[in-house]
Amino acid sequence: MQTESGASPGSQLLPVLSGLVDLLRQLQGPEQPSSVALTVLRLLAERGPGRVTDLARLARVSQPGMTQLVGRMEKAGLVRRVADPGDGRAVLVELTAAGREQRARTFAYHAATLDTLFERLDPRDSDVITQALPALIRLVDAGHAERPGHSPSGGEL
Amino acid sequence: MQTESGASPGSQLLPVLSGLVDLLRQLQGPEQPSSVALTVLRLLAERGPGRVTDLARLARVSQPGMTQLVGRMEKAGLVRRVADPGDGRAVLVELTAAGREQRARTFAYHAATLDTLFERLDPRDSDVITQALPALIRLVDAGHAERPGHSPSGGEL
DNA sequence: TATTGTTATACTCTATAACTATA
DNA sequence: TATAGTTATAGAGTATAACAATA
Repeated sequence: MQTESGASPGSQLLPVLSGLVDLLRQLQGPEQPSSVALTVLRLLAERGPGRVTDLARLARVSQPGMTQLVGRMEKAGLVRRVADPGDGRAVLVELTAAGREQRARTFAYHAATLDTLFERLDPRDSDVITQALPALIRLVDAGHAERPGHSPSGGEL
Repeated sequence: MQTESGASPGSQLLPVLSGLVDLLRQLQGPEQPSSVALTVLRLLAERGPGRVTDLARLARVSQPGMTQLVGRMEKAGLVRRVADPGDGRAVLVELTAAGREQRARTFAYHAATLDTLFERLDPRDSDVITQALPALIRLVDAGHAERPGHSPSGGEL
């Protein structure tokens, strides 16, 4: 794998990102939640209960698609729906204990897999990557800022 | 978005990766090839013609799944099947001109999207990320090395 | 009227099992 | 026998359109 050094930052980062995505594709683990389901588990764990509409927007799927996914996750015991006290139209989706546990197990499994890769790396490479993480986080946040009506550190979910 | 500084490298990188994956999910572009199809385009562009079996392994899908995907891509005019001169059982999949062009367009679109994010970033952050790319590439290669029977810089595809 | 959510329906994608052909 | 690929079939996942209920 190689990148051209004279190219734009985006075109240099892209193949690396593609490689990392492929890498994550193999990190399925025992329970195999889908990519979007994993995102929902993460959003609910990080931000607390949220509306179907907000989850759909943040996970970049349609509203009916999110309704259906929440239905499957509810059936699997990972989330529950509760009425929104302030808005009779809305539903709040929240993690169950089982959902929180599955999220923790999957996170731990993926992190452990990545750790085995880091062990094979020159410690200087590990350091360079670790030092770049805050900048990468800000890059991701810059992507969030692109979406109108969404504040990066979130209040609406 | 935030990570704990005392945690393992893997558990620090993981949420960042998740964010980047979410970011890529939005980068669909006009032609919307699926994630696996995009991987196949990339593999064929980077490595040249390859067998169905090898593509299936590298893209982490089943062999019949890859047969079906190649069939759809062939129908769309993106790839063609040619007989493997050295092995009567095998088929070599190769990009058509149209496939190469779509791959280039998608790559350019994604890279441009990432570039707009970099423009919003502090130049120091951009530099730190750029400097970490070679280390990240080696991390991805470490993931490839995990697969028995596959040499990172590839000869069999 | 606009918004939240669901239901109905169809399509894409992918997997497992069974099969054919070649090594 | 083992390997490369395909076909058959079924299931998961997701989208668009149409609908119901509340703001």
